[in-house]
Amino acid sequence: MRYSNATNYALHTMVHLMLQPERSSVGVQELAQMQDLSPTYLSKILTKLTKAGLIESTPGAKGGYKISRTKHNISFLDVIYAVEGETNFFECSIHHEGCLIENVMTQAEENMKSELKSKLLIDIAKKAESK
Amino acid sequence: MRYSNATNYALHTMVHLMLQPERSSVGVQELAQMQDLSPTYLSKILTKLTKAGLIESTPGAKGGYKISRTKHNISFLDVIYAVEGETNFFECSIHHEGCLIENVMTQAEENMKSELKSKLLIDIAKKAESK
DNA sequence: ATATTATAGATATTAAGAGTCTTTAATATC
DNA sequence: GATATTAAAGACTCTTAATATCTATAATAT
Ligand code: SF4
Ligand code: SF4
Repeated sequence: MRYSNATNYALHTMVHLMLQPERSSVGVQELAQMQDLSPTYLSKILTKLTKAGLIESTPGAKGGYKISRTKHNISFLDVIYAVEGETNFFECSIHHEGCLIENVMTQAEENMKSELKSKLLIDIAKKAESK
Repeated sequence: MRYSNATNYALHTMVHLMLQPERSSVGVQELAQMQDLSPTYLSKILTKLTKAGLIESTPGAKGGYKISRTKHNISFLDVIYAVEGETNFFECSIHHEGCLIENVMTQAEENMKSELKSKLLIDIAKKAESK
């Protein structure tokens, strides 16, 4: 079980956007070059982030992407959910009432996700900047 | 990101084997039928569990599988590792020194895995039995 | 009007998971 | 020893999801 590369790209992009001066947009060209990616592929990922309301996009000349003005305190989990969807790690098609196996798996997953929810991009970005 | 079906099958099989009387083997035929699976496919999963030392197999008539006599206190994590390998959820090919993104992802993963390590099959099996 | 940039859709490629079939080796029973 | 039973291993197919590219369209600044 592995997170997709798309999640990796999304996290890097978000941290980078966090470090931009207020109100300035960055184009997909630059974001892709930074990570050695094809712009069209990264574009698909950025569209997901946009639809999730984590970033804003402006088309046209001098356009690009910037962190959403309305959505503050973006967590790692927000980014992952935007890219991968909110599916559970463990899913059983049967769902017996009070299933003990599911209970364990779900609890473990919660432990992971609560950690990812508590970590904010802005904190990571600031730490990275101060290095 | 989802755990494979194989992990699901393995967990069910292990719980079932936990509930068998001491020293009695169960054949793949029965284990597969129980879960509505093809025996040959389940067989591949069981071989992984055997190689990981979680169960023991005996070929031939009256053979089959039983919980390992040497490996006690088998955890959920043991089963998952046996089936899926011990790969990390998040892997970056670059590995910058002291990477902050990796730090967060790894910590979250640890939180999940420590939970899975603390949950033992025997406890789940006994609870399920007493229902 | 023109250049720039995001969005969307179609399509191709790759990798992994899921599953089957067949052969071989080991064991118990008679 | 012969036969039936069962696990292990290898080759193979099928399906799905991730990865990626290409093209056309829509929106925006200059
Ligand atoms: S016991 Fe739980 S995991 Fe297993 S089939 Fe029932 S609901 Fe699904
Ligand atoms: S910052 Fe971390 S995750 Fe990103 S490329 Fe460097 S090591 Fe990899």
